Amino acid sequence: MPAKSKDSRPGGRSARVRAAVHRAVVDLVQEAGADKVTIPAVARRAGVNPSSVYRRWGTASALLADVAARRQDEETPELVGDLRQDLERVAVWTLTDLSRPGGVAFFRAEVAPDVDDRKAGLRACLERVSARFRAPLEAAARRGETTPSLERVLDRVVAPLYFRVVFSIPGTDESFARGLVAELCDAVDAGAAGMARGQR
Amino acid sequence: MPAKSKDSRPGGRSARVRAAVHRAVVDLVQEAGADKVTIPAVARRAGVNPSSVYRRWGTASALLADVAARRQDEETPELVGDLRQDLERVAVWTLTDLSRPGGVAFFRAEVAPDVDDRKAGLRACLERVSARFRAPLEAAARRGETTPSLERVLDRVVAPLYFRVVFSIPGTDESFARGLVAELCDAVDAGAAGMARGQR
DNA sequence: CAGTTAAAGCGGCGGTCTTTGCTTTAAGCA
DNA sequence: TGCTTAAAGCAAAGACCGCCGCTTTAACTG
Repeated sequence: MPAKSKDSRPGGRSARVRAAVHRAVVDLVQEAGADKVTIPAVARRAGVNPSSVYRRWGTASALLADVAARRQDEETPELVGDLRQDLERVAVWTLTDLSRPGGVAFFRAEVAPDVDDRKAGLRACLERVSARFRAPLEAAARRGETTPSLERVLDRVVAPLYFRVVFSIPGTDESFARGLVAELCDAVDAGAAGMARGQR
Repeated sequence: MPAKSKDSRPGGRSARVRAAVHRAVVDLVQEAGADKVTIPAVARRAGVNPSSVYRRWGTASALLADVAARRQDEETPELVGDLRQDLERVAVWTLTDLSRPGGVAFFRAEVAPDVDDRKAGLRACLERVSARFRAPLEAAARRGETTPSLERVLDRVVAPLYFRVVFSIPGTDESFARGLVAELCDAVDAGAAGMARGQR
């Protein structure tokens, strides 16, 4: 008896179909935009029968969300051990991921309000972004450093990045992302220094 | 001959139909979400023939955009003459507008990438938001005060508000909006004071 | 008040998406 | 190597959307 309890038959054909469909989705998104990603179109492109896609994913939004989820779990920048550097890396990585063709489309697809609970996609998307930033923050906290809260990072770094990419505001590049992190860290350092002076 | 050159017959029935359609769109958006706003659905709800809506607006996106545009032009907070207070008012107003049922849906609809130029909706949406904040900034600049740039306001105030509302992060209320403005203004004041000290 | 004519209403056509029951294929396992 | 069965393929039926030609209504004008 196999150890796996679910995904009872993931090997061979199923895996092949899943891969083909995922590749087709990525291609279609960055060729025609997320709103053109319809199940028949994906199926045609993947050389797969539409009903197979319907049975497995149900809706186009769910499919997009699935692809987006796998996409972000693939590569992650490793941490150096310096809070500012690590935050910069994650910020730049976030921006890069968001900027590549179709990146915003995936974001929008996950945010689309027709999946299940109408909040599940949002939660998942936010959680994935948060996790990236939580790692360096917690590492620094374990080292005893003063760190900004996660919410603060979201407000000061992530939100501006997303906002600017969505509205395609010019000048939103890596150095800008690093600047956001630097500003935040400087504010924290100044605050910590002020506290230290005040308590002395 | 009437003075109006276009909108050659806006009175009576046309106006009535337009009002009914707009109301139906608002209702549908906050009941079923923007993706359920289809022209037949709107027409049914408004008690209007679908072809009338097709002829007038063409696509569901255009209709959404039209409604969103009118919606924001209705009421605007008047300015007091104090930069911080004015920014706070606009920020709170922005948050309120975004938070009411369907507010985010309209945002998402305008951002959707299937209208015309694929950027027109974005431009319009950003421009409307920017205009709100530009007014108090320019007024303050005319008074000779030191003001943050519009981009800075977008990064530090607008982006967090949108981000938090989209992801429905708890604790995003009026006092939070005011706090964002206060932080930004404090930073500007501190910077100005520092400059003044440094140049003395 | 009567004529003009935008604009709304109506019916139907074509196309795409979605669903569903049934058949076929090929992993996983003894 | 065969058996079992999950999953893919297939095809037909249904639903809905978007569009278009024609008819009807009712604002504007003189």
